[in-house]
Amino acid sequence: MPSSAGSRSPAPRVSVLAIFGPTASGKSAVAEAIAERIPAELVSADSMQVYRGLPILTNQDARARLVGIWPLDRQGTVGEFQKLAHQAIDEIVAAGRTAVVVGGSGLWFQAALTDVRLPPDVPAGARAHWERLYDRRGPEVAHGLLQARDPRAAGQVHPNDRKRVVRALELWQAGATLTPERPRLWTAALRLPTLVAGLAVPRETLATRINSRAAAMFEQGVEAEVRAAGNVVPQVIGVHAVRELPRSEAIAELERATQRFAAYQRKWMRRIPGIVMIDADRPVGEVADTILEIAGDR
RNA sequence: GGCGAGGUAGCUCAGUUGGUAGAGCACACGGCUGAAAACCGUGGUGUCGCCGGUUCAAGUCCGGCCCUCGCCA
Repeated sequence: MPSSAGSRSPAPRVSVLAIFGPTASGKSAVAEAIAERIPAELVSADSMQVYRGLPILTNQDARARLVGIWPLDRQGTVGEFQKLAHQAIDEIVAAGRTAVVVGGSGLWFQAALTDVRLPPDVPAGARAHWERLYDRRGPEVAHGLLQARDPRAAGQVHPNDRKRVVRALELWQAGATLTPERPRLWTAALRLPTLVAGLAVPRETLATRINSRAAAMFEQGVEAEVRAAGNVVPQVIGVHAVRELPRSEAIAELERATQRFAAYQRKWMRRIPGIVMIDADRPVGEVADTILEIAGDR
């Protein structure tokens, strides 16, 4: 999309432009358009694009930082990512440019923008120990144990939520807690002057785009990509479908799963504090201009 | 046209000796501070193909019709 000839792009007063939106809302394109207008660099806040090896399936934007930095057979964490994201953002800002953070994954997006303090490391093997306990003695016993150790955490985690019961127990053992009194995920202060923009696209438009994107992935060769990926550790949407199902069924499944994910992202988007919703159902250049206008006023 | 199988939730199907319909997935809403495209909780959304019969009571039994699939003509 060509930018309108006379569009002014006032220098944003904020250091960070953060853009959140569901899959196929045009996040990357808008971010690129912003980078064409002002001195800026892109930082991805996406829990799947960090991995190398599935660029088509995860829709990677190779021009953003923190994309494709980890091998697929490694299990990365938000904590690791948070450090890298803060580093990247600080570097960009120190160089006099605007950091454009693009997400993605709600938790990762928040981690990149705020100082929400993620819990400390836990000893190796702790998780396996508590998982064994959970599996052998059952959810009620494990949760009861947590109730005795860390009642506040127990009060917020359902016994059936194996991941969180185990997580809470391993954190208790490490002298920490799953549920600190503050700062909370949704109230943690932003690290830097930031404009958080949410891209709003009508449901139907999004659905249409997602479906055509799914079909396009096959033309671009997702099947070969997934085959070459081997045993994938992160649970990327569509890996199973592409690998196991005949093409037409795989496309249908991929569409369904991506629609579901987009709804999930939309839910996250609504709860991000201070987010400014932008109508993104128009040419990317205009969307970029709008975001810059608002940023210039801050 | 004949024979066989089948028509129950958006989809795939379960439904005992007749007792007012249920499971997975999907969907909706919600939770979630180091797996987050993950994980967890709550919710059944229905002319049981149609019409009639038997019965206190029919998704279930009987008759007719319609539709789908397969085999044979």
